[in-house]
Amino acid sequence: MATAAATRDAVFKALADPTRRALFEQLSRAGEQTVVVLTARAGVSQPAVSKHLRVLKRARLVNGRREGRETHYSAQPKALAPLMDWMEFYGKFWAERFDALDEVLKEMKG
Amino acid sequence: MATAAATRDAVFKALADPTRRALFEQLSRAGEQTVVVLTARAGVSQPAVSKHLRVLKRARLVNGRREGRETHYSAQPKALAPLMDWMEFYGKFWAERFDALDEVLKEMKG
DNA sequence: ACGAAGGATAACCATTTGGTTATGGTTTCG
DNA sequence: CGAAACCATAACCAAATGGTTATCCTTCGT
Repeated sequence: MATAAATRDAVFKALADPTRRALFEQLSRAGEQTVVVLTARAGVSQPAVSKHLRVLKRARLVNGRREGRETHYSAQPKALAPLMDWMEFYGKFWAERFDALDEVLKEMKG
Repeated sequence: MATAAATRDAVFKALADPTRRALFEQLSRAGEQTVVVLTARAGVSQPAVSKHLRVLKRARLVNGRREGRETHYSAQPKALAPLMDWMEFYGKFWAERFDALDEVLKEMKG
């Protein structure tokens, strides 16, 4: 089984590449798309698109639905959850610190 | 000026490496730390840590405060904002979760 | 049946990346 | 002053990455 940390790492790495991010964005905005359609917008070759989709798939960010000779890919935003959890966690330290700062400021004013 | 997209890319790339993420996490949890202290936990050499800190700094995720011969680094969670914005946009579904994140964001921006 | 389309895989290549050791520049301490 | 501590930079290296072209398999249309 994939540990939480391993999954998080896969998602971070998958989204680190701008071409991959663009693919995910395109699928998020436009819904299901075939590889040819994605390739038309991607600015790289079809094999490159297929490789990127493979990486995104391993991170569960996209899903491929085979239909005849074409494969329809779709975004799986659920897979962003590990990132959100991570940011929520490390963003909270920040918020707490702000709260602390607020209190200090109030003390000063009072 | 750095475009929003370039900044976002820098942040994504900076956080894609687990060692770098660990450094950011450490600084988030424990507050300011010197390079020697960070190196002790990092599991890689001091020059490696310095290089990672440089990358994090370019993404504005950390800040270095020079004090005599030592440099104290601190996390700058504000720099997570581009990621949060991106995820908010592309992960709309997760509304409930984002409510929590939005609060954090507002705290951060205030 | 056959040619063309869709898409995955293979083989290959250049560049980037993450690490190392060595070294250099300041600052602190005895 | 001289040695040691802190950290950044340089030089180097192996491995990973992102791209390409070539090819194979399956499926559709005629």
